[in-house]
Amino acid sequence: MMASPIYIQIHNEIKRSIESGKWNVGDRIPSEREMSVTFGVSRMTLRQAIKTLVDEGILERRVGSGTFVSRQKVQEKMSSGVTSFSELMRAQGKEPSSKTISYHIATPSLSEMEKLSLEEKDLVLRMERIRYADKIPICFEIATIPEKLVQSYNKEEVTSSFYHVLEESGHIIGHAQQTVSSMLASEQISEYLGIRRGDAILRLRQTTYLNDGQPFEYVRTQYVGDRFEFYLEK
Amino acid sequence: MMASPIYIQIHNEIKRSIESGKWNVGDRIPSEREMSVTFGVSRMTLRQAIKTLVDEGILERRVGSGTFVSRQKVQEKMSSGVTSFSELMRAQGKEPSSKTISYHIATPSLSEMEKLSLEEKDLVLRMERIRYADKIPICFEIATIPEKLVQSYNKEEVTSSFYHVLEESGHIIGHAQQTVSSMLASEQISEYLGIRRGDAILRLRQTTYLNDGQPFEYVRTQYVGDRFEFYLEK
DNA sequence: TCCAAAAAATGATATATACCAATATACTGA
DNA sequence: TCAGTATATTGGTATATATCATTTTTTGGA
Repeated sequence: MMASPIYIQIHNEIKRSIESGKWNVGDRIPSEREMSVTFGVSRMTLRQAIKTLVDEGILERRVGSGTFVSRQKVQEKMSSGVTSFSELMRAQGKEPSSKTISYHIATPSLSEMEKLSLEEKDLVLRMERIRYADKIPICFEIATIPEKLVQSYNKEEVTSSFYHVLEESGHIIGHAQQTVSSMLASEQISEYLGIRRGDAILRLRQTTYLNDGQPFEYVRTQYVGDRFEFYLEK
Repeated sequence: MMASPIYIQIHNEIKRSIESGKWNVGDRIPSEREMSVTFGVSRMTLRQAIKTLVDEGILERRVGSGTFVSRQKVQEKMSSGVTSFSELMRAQGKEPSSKTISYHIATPSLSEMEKLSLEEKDLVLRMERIRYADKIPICFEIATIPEKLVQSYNKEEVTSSFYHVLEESGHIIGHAQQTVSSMLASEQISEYLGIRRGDAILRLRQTTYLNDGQPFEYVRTQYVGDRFEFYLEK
């Protein structure tokens, strides 16, 4: 049987290493120079093999840093109804978790007043959270809720299953409005999400309403561009 | 202004030769060895330039024979047609326009085969366009359609009201699947859209199906992050 | 201990050369 | 004139080396 070109053999070898778990998602693989020695080929031949893996989306290269095993993006189905982050992650076989950065009562900003139909004298609960899938940071979220809606609940109830407790107390969750846009990661966001300043961010702003038309939550979320995408069926 | 890599400059030069009519569809272009002398570069550098043109579907290589201009000439400006993008812009009081970068028949890429349920031997029509609102570039779009679906129509019909002519010939347009993600602008995209390399891009990929479940269009669009957002109601 | 600069490591670009496999062309003899 | 063979041309694969740009790590001084 005729041998494949060396660069294709190396392509397959690297792929097997990834599939077998020798390298995992996010891992940096050995440098081109190292691997060319390991495989006993020229660096150009090794580069050609890696390029085909990059073209397939299996690897990604970062100038000056190295070559990494690509992550498969977390996906949110946008055509489904209002879904919590936790449900979304579990539906994709990932373990959701979150870390609360801040949780406090405050006066609403202009945009919060606008989105939640509030006045200056009203108070809001503002929660800042980092959300993870399988311990990898996926997004940073600021959720704002009119304070009067959370008065009857403690922090634990609000942070873990607020929609649920709302429904249990007789409220009916209605529709939501969203905008999706892109931006670059700020210094602060990059620290929270374990990325670099200037990386691509997918930003979601959503206002959710009760069935009676009253807005009850305004959420601003920044997703890591490399790790997240929205999926929509029309 | 910083010079591009030599292989990209040569890429552009060869593209201009084709667009200007120096070489036409089906013509064999000078050999790699000849062109490396002409451009005064190494054959490997010349090969890299040609590879990017092959990847774009503009050239095709045949071992032992040469490198040929792919079917159907890259063409120039077209007047904009009525599209959903146009309706969207007008609804917001903006003047829509577009510029066709390329329009040609090619063999499908792996992702195009996957999305459109095609085989290697099938052909596709691939259109690249920049779209503007009030003369400001908003997005760069690549639409791919199975060639057999456009055989009966001319370029004007396809670019201006393809959905309409499809419907008039008895097809029923069904559903669509979209993914929305974010990324950073590449060198090429930043030139097209008048932004800087590394700026935030909102990327949309959509596969549209006929009512019988057959995919008939696969579109990839990159929107300038600063100038575009999606709005959805759930 | 911290910060800035230097050094090292990384992928990217480029050159030069050689050989291989497929195809096209030229040449020679019947 | 045609068929077979030899030669030339073509793209493909591969090696070796150098330099550049970007990022990370190390080092040394404050």
